[in-house]
Amino acid sequence: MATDESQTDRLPSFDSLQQQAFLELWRTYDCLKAEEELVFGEFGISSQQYNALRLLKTASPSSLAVSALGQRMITRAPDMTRMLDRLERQALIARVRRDDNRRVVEVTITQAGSKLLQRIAKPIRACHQRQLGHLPDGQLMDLIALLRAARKRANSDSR
Amino acid sequence: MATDESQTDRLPSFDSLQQQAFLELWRTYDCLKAEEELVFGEFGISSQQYNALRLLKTASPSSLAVSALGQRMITRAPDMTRMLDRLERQALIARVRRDDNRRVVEVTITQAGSKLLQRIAKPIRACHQRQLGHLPDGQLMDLIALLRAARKRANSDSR
DNA sequence: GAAAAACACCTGTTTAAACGACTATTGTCT
DNA sequence: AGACAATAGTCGTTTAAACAGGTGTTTTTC
Repeated sequence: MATDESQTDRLPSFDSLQQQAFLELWRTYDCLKAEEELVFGEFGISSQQYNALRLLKTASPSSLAVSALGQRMITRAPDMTRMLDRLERQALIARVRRDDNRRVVEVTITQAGSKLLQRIAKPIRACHQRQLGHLPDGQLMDLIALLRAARKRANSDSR
Repeated sequence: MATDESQTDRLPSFDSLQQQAFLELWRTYDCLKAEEELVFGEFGISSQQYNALRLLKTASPSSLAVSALGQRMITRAPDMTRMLDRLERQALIARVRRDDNRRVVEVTITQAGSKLLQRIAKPIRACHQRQLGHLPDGQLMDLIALLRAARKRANSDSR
């Protein structure tokens, strides 16, 4: 209510500051993601899969139930099964049905998976360095803080 | 080289500030995008298609060649043809092959397309207001500025 | 002015995402 | 104990994304 959208002076496409912020967010994310996926592509996985492997790595040597893994994912995946299928086919993860509750399937990262993460680590950090290295640390921290603040009550669940 | 990754003390997942910033960017974008797509879904289009319609609307009453439209898109679409097929099937756009150069196809937004944009405008602005309305204008402008700066030399083409 | 290159878009095919329905297992209620 | 509901994953099908190759048109080159 505070903003008045009736005045569209020189900004041709956006009407509200919020909308403009979202568009910039989209553009920036897309820009960075594109180059990141190029790196992941060389290693035969997607950013989504990398995210899952990373979560499994931090849980390691413990395992994670499929549902627990799904909840921790950044982008909610409505089809964990087939995503894990692909990782399993590459022998990057292993699935074991739990005995005391035969409904849940525990997922662990394999040695091959850990090795892949290690090999990816340097190129992906280099990628982020290329992309964001020109920003001073202070601005990066500001950006991080603002992004967190933006998400604060964007949704009831802060995922 | 400045950061030493052998010490994994308390930060379980990120190693560099740049990587952390990217993860926050991803999380925030995903969070906001999810709710936005819910709104678009009610109107039978995707955010990508909305973006195309918006670009055609600003070009209107002129038309835009398929390639020109593709270059202006936020997320590069490697398959403009079928995306436009879907919009054409809903009669939201019209395609006309140009006579003086029969290779290019000009795309225009139809009256139905404009009407759809009008109907969407309010709900989508309300959505962004819900999501980012809690941030004061100053912080929003800071965020926008930082996102632009982040993209500045992320890629040679600032798309 | 014909052959070759460049251009703008389209199409075929493989792969993954999305939505829902389905199966198996466990918990709950009477 | 048996019926019912809830939970955890899986599977089927539709739809869209991705990559490569193909078609028609224009420009360039000799």
